[in-house]
Amino acid sequence: MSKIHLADKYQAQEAEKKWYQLWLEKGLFHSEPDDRQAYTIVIPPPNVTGVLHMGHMLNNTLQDVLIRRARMQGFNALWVPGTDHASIATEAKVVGKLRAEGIKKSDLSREEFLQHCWEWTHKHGGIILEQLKTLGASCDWERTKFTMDEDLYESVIRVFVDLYHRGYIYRDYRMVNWDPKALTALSDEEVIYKEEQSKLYYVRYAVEGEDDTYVTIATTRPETILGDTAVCVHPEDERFAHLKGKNVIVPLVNRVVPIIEDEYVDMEFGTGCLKITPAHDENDYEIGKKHHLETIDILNPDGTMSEAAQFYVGEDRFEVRKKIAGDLEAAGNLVKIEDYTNKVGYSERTDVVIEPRLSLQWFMKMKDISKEALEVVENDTIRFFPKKFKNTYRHWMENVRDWCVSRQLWWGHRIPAYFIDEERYVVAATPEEALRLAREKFDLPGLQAEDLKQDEDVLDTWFSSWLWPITVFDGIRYPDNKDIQYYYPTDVLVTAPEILFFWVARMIIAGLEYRKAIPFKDVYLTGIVRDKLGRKMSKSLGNSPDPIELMKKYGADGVRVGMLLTSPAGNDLPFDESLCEQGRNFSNKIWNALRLIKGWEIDPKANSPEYAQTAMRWFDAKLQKSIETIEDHYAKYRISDALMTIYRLIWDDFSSWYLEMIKPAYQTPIDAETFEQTLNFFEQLMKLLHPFMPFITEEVYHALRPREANDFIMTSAMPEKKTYDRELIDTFEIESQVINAIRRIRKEKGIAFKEAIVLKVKRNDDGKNAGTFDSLIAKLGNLSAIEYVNESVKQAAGFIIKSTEYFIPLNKSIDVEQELANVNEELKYTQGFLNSVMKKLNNERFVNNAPEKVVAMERKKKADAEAKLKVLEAKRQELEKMKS
RNA sequence: GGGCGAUUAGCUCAGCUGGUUCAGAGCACUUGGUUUACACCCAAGGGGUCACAGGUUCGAAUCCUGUAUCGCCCA
Repeated sequence: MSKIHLADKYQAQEAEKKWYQLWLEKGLFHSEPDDRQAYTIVIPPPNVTGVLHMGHMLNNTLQDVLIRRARMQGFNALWVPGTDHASIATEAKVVGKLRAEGIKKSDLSREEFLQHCWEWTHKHGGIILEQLKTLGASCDWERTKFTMDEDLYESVIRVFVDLYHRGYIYRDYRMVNWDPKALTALSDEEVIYKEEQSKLYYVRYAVEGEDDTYVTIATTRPETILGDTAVCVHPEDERFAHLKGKNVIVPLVNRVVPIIEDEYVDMEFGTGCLKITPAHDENDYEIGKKHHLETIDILNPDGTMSEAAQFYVGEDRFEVRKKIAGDLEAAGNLVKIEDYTNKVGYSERTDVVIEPRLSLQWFMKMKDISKEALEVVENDTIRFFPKKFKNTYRHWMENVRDWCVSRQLWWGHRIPAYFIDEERYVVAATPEEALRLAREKFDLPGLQAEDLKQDEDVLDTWFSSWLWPITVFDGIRYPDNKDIQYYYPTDVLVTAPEILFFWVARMIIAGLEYRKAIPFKDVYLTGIVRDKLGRKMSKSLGNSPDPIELMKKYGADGVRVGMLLTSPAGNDLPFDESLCEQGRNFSNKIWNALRLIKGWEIDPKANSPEYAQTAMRWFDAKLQKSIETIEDHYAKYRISDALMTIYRLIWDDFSSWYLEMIKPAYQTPIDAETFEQTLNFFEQLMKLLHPFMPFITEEVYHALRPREANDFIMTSAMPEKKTYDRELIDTFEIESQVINAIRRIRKEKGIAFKEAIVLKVKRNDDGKNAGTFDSLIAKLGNLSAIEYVNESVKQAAGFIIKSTEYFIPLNKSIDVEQELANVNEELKYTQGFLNSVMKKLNNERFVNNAPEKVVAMERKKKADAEAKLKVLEAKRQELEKMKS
């Protein structure tokens, strides 16, 4: 084999570009149904508005690791990529962009506006997916989907229509979180509560028909006084007993409203007297319903005061808050103002204060339909990693609330409800069908298409993503098609715990409802990527490194390793660039192992020396044991641990131990047998590592041997575990201590490695594998000889391992005092150890109750310690003699 | 206020069904190093009362109770 030139540092950039291109060209990411078993992952579709951030990096690296491993294990592996149309976020972006161009959304028709949205999507929608290619993501790009693709769109509409006709969808007034800027309702999850310094206004209301009698209420939102329809006290509150059944007069508007009683009131808070504004507070709305109060909506959708408020009409709610305090004071009704800290809800998208608002929305009944979705998680049909999220899931599913599925937006799946007027409407997949239905339902045979007006609103984005694992395979429209039959259920979903409810749970519900089968078997929940200060990485904080820059600096492989080194499932990942640096250094370590091996001359005729044979036997055992460990880690989704196992196997066992063991002397060739086996080992290591570091492993795979045109590591077979010699590993654990001790003594006594030394061994027992590693000890310790002796060696530095004594003869005299001190310390430690063992063995209850295995172990510890004590004691006496 | 979870080395975290070298890993740290693969490296080393207090057990980092601190979710 001809030697190839290898740069002395690994050049990640070039290799990564080259291999990704080749993989693509060869179609290695593509999957079609065949006889093999499928292994499927669908990507959590990133927003079309977004750019790649560290959260995507973590999430997608994990998916790539899992899919690459499955592929190498012989599964027909498919990773479906795609993007999400993200109604609110995208519409906000497009509106912002248009505004910058001087165009108002309200000046455009729906069609014109959607045209702009599509343009935006075509321009930005693919950015993240393109960036994922840099990371090495092995997605089947031929299957890329978008939640607004025609087939997915149609599926979403069909599901809505179906659910409606089965009675799951209804319209109702509901207090929603209203975003007055985006002019849309938000889900609770899209509201961010921030702690704020605000004010508590104490306002007095005159009691009707009595002079100088007032009740005082406390409120943070005095402008809502204009919508008050009652004042409420606790039924057991003595302070207000005399007011029962009376009315009060709301200031400014002079509305007469009743004093009602309800246990909801907290007697301790404020004045113990609560104003009730059913139109503008969730709890007040509930109380209002209970006590049949009038509901007066004093706000317009954009947050200005409505006609119903009578005062300040058309002015902004925050302006009014300032003004009304003054006006109340002028009227003599403002008692005092206190500083107060409370939590205020903000829109996640537009960052304006949320307004609780009554509005007519579409809802989906969740209670019945979610029962089975809870069961499949409870009985581990679907497994969560880590398990603790089962509790969170249960808590939510047991208290599930109806899902508000409508959004006052244009960009999205338009609600397929067709109205004749406010009251009369039909729900149908197409206008034609709607017309047919409407004629029938309302007995209007003359009804024309233009008499029907489709609902202006679109569906919540999650109402399309909850079908994602089905719609990417077109399983709603064609439930029996080959793809859905083959790839569904998918194997694992990798996502963030934050969306456990509004995405994961709903996908489970949809899967059970529309496929009669779970959408995925396992759910791996990642943590949040945080910076060193523990803050969530975000664009607004500017604390997130640019992933593309990171990959330039450390290589995609390096960054992948960096992401995974400290990211156990479900725990936050405190990100630090030094982790990527560690990843890059690891690449270089591998590269240099390759350079070493490729630098050797090969002697085809030579036989492998004894030390090399031992080394090969040992490393093979070590490799098999690691494979076993790695498989166990994968089975439990301990991805970091699997990586760390390979990392240490390559760095410590292969590079630091094995290669040093077999390394031929300077300028001498290596025998072909050892060389071949070493290539073998290296190749297997690369395969095990491939899911984590796809690029360098492919590069090394091709540098190791000449390959056929279609031979790639990414589609090669993952090594499977074989039986191995456990005892050999254990023996080396002990024998390697001898090498460590020799190195330590060299350092202590200032003996350079170049200087060969003699090791004398006084064996005090017959170890089973005694001597197996002698040739290796000699090589790695640079020993000119290992001699077995029966007597202690004078004038030598010594150490004891188990109960065997080792001596390194020195030409100068040894420090007897120092040696004695060392021996005494070891004696003390061993004696203490023996005592603790004896304490157990002398305890009858231990001997009787503990399992036989445990007791036997203690007996062995006892025997070992006693043997060692004997040796130490003899040595001590010897040293004592030398002293005198 | 309710729920969930965490607290182990300077940092980030493993530690599974209580029992081997159960107190571990990586990084960081200290000391030494031109042994021609690698200083993006090699070798050797130091470092923890497992948050605290009780309890169960022959035996507790591990199970139970309480306390403290922190985080997340919900109201």
